[in-house]
Amino acid sequence: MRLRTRERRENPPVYTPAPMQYRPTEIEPKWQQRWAEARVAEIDVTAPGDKLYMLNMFPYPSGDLHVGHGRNYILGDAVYRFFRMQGRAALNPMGWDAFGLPAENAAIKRGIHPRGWTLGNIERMKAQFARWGILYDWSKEIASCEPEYYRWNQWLFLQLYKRGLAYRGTAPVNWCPQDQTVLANEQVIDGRCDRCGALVEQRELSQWFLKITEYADRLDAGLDTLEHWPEKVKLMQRNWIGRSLGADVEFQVPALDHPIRIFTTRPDTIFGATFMVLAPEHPDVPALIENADGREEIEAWITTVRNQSALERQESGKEGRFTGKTAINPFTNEEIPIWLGNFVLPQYGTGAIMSVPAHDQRDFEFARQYGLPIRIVVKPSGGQAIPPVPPGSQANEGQAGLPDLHVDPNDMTEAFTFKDESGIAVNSGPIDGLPVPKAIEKIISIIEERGLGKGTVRYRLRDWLISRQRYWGTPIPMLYCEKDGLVPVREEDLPIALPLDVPFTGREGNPLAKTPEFVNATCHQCGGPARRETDTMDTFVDSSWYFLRFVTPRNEEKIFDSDVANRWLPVDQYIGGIEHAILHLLYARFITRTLHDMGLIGFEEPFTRLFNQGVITKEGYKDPNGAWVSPSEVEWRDEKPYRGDEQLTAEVTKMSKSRLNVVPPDELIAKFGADTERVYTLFIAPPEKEAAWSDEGVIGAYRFLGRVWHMGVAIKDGGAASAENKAVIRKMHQTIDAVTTRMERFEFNTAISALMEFSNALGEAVHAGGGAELRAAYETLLQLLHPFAPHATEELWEMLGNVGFVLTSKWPVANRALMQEDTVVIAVQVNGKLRGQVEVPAPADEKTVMDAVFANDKIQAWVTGKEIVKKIYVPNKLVNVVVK
RNA sequence: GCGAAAGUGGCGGAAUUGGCAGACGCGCUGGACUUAGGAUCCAGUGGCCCAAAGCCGUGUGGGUUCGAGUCCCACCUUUCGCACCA
Repeated sequence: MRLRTRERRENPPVYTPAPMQYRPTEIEPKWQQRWAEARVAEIDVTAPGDKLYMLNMFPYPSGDLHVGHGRNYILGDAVYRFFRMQGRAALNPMGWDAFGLPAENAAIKRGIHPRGWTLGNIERMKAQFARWGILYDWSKEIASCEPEYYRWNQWLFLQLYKRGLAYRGTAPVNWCPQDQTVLANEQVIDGRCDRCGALVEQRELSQWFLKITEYADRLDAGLDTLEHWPEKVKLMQRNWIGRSLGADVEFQVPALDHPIRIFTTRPDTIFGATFMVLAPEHPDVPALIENADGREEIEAWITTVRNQSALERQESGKEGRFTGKTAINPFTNEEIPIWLGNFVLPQYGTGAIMSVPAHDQRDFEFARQYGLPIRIVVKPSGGQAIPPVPPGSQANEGQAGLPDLHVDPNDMTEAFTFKDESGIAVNSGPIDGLPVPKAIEKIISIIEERGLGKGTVRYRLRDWLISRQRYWGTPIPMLYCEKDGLVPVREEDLPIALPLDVPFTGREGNPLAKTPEFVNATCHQCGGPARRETDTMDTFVDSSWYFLRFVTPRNEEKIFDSDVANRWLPVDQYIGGIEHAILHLLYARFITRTLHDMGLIGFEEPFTRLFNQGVITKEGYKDPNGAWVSPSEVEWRDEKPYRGDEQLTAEVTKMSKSRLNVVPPDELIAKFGADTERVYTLFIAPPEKEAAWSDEGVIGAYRFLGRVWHMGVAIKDGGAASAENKAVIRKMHQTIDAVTTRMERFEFNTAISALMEFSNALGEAVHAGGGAELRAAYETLLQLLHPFAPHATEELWEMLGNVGFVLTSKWPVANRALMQEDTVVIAVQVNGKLRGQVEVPAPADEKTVMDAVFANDKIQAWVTGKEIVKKIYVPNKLVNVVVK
């Protein structure tokens, strides 16, 4: 901390420019080459050591990387280098999530084979990683599009099929008309395809699913064990799984020979259930409307609703039709009408609900719209007015503010949805007077006693649809035999190779289906003709277990070696974008559990620590038509962007090619070097936060490295040793401590600022004539700086005559005793206002401090003649005197 | 609508448990070195004030406390996630 009153320097030291200039572009390639030749990041997974598995989410090889992508990898590399210097046996592999739609689209558009396109991109990205100075263990590289990898995808599928966890089912699925494929629920955002943005249609199709719902409870419960995951991600997963406690209850239906089962989370309100609503898709609907009035109109309406996309269905508001039939409320024994409603979802619960309009907003709206009865069965416990009753109505004029429950429910403007102790059951027979949670408990036990149903847990999560009608993916290893039906491929027949010679004609379906050599097969059971499954797997299958493959990437016998996997996994530190909070991370947790249940691994959670870096944003420019404009065309007039006479709008958004706001790293590296980009990227903002790229801000990082460089030259040529500079040594230990803690906490921005402070202090000492005695402090600075600026620190390290890489040296350890200041500055307040400071020798006990405070003239002046009420002492910080 | 996070100089952002607000950097201002320029060096930089002293300052309004950016209540704003899940 710094004193408010700054010391004025009589003669500010004049900085003599160093004779050597900092030229990063001349040294960086040299070091990159040396690291590659020495294979510094290659690790023997069988060698003993304090293991640490670091992993950046493997990227889709889309081609060129910009500085926004760089943040993710630079961050990981800094952490990796830090852990290595601390002596950890750190594994830091990299691979490619190489299957996927863009490759296929490139093939259709530009006539390049997806494989060639993909491999070319991989080469470009690898070269970019090298130019950033990033160290990966390339001996463990994997690409999911290679048969050596995807055969294990197929093997995994067969194991899941064997266990009933992979199945073919017909269900209403999300169909993207643009990409001509089905999508998982997780890939539909606001009713649109998350890849191309086209409106998703509902289609009834036969598809392959993985039974993730069977693991819903374990995936939910497991979140509690993930102490080192961001709360936000855990919450998103929890909401996605959507665990709800409630009850299934059967309502007798006189018109049918069986009851209808509903699911409710509020069984306590069953006395207020005045009607029932079924999804139009409910299986009992045809029987119920068979002889209903206006049956044809109802059927036409059902057809309309079923053909609507989820979005259209919601936007059309609440609509329903009366079936003409009734059900019996098992508690009131009343006959209640059975309606069909577009707001009831067929996929959730039983596709049927009991409607309690007084206590559920959706039911309330529906009841209002169709004039259905509303009955209040919950009242507020505290006697407070019920907000939904309009002011001035009789309900608000009850005694002591207690609502009059006999008021006409038609006065209500919305439902009362009290869910906790603030709600009390009324008009509800055996549960009258109980607060809601107790009422739920009791009514469930009554429901179970009377055989009406049972308490149940329901999940929002639905099975994972993995088949895709696209070419560039893992073929699903199944056969359709004319005689034996669905036959799984034998394990010894794997891999089912993706044929490379297929027609890419455009949008007319999957090229695989048009490749007879692939489709036509022989059934290994009967020897007869069979047709091969032409659907390929969702690429999220590839990425749901790749982290296990990295430890034994060339194993040809097994998906991975269990012993090695059990030693290295779970991944200690996983790094990637928040966009995978649900999809990838949920699937990986699911597949890890299935592998655990197969006895292949001894853990259930794949990633111990998770870190989500924020995106990099930059200003982009839009013309009046909303098209993005290249920054090179933008002219500024009156601080407003123009292109010619057209005024443009500036918008700060995520860096992306389509928005024309990317900063290519190569230009930046050519000008300032990779170390500057690395330092700036990590200094710009806390790494989990969104950060705005500033071309001007980069200079600060460059100047900092330049100063460190020049200081190194000065120290190398420095004079004879003089007395130790105690202040510098103290600052050094404080910096070691600060940087170490901040690295562990991923607070890179403040770690770098601590290094800048140290460098500034060291710089002053050097220019004040210090020399050799500052060398130790300077070398420590190089070590601490190494994770951020590896090239410059290596060069300087060598320039000072040190042997070996900085990387092979040990991370410094702070000497706490030397961190202490000689004197402690105590702030003195009178009545909470700062009135001065006193300096006392460290360590300062209370008496010494108090004596010094009251010996101080200035403080005396504030206190004299006043009655001292209280003296507050905060060790090593301040004294506050309270006077009257 | 429900859920979560966050509001600090011109800007990005600092500030263990409440204890000297604005570290570090950008920008800006002045100076140095330069034929010149700067992505070089030095100094200054929250506001009011010529300056000092002093006063005011962490979205708004209250509260707790000797003391609040930090804790409590209400409100406003922004961002993100979910979105008829019964």
